[in-house]
Amino acid sequence: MQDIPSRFDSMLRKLREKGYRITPQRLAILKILAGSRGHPGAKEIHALVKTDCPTTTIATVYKTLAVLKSTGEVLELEFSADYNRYDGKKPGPHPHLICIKCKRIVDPDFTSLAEMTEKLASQTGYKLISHRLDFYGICPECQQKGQPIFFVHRGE
Amino acid sequence: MQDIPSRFDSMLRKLREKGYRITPQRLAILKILAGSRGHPGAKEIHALVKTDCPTTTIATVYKTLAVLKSTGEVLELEFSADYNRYDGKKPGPHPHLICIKCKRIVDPDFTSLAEMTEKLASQTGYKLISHRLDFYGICPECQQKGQPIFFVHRGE
DNA sequence: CTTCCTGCAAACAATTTGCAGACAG
DNA sequence: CTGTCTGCAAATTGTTTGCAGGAAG
Repeated sequence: MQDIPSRFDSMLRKLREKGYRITPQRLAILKILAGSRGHPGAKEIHALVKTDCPTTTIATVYKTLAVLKSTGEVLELEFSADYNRYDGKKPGPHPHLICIKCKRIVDPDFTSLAEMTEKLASQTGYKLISHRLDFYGICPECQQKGQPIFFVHRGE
Repeated sequence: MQDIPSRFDSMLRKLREKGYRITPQRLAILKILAGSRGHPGAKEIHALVKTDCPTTTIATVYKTLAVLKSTGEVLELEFSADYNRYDGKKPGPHPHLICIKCKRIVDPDFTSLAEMTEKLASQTGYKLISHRLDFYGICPECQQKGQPIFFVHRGE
């Protein structure tokens, strides 16, 4: 895992590369994301960013997060029940250990799944209850045809 | 994996056990969930249920899904971007293979994670891009104290 | 200068909720 | 009969969007 300054620099470099403009708001958001050890939600990021750049609005936070997601510089953890959480330090996919009571999210370190669950429990002291393991990819049909064979509708 | 009639019966039995009332709406919803091979969303379930029990509303679908979640008879896959998907056939946690284009969700079968990804790709023909692996449990602090040490706020 | 970005407020959509009447047991 | 469930409509909430003015390059 990169340290804070290098994560910040990577993100900044990526934005420049892609031709995005560097604004005070974006710098403040990058700083928070590069430095956050937890997995903050948009509102939490917004609150932290405002101490640095008080004019920043939550809309700008979301817009910047969208940019960073598209460049692969932030990992979004989707939760429909609560709110989404973001990881700017380790933007690649990796396992998470989520407490269903306090909602804290930590990154455990280990290697393979079979041993995983047991090691996790003993190493972290969590009482494991469930897990979620999703693979994302392009199905064979969608690789062939240009268009998805199955649409997900939003709206009636 | 249980077959359709036995899944239906398990769910029904569980509802009776817990003292929930058996209504035509609930029967129709159970029937759909026990028979669905895909991973339908609430709206899709609602549409299917209405052919059986036309008065059923989406609110009732959600309420019944909440009951079934609480009894562990349905698995909810959370997606904040699209909508949640439900699995009544295999309510325990298990891996999913999700096409990011057409949004279809299928259940791959395999054993351990290291081999997993490779096997998955070759066996299913998917082009794997990312994955999500989350463990859910109670953190040590929350096991000790009665109250969560860290709250997730809804609302300002 | 031109184009992209911000802030604001309104829009959106999935899900939840309150309540009065209906019905399972 | 009684307490739970349904249907309806309104509320909730995280996230997104349109737009006019502002600033990066």
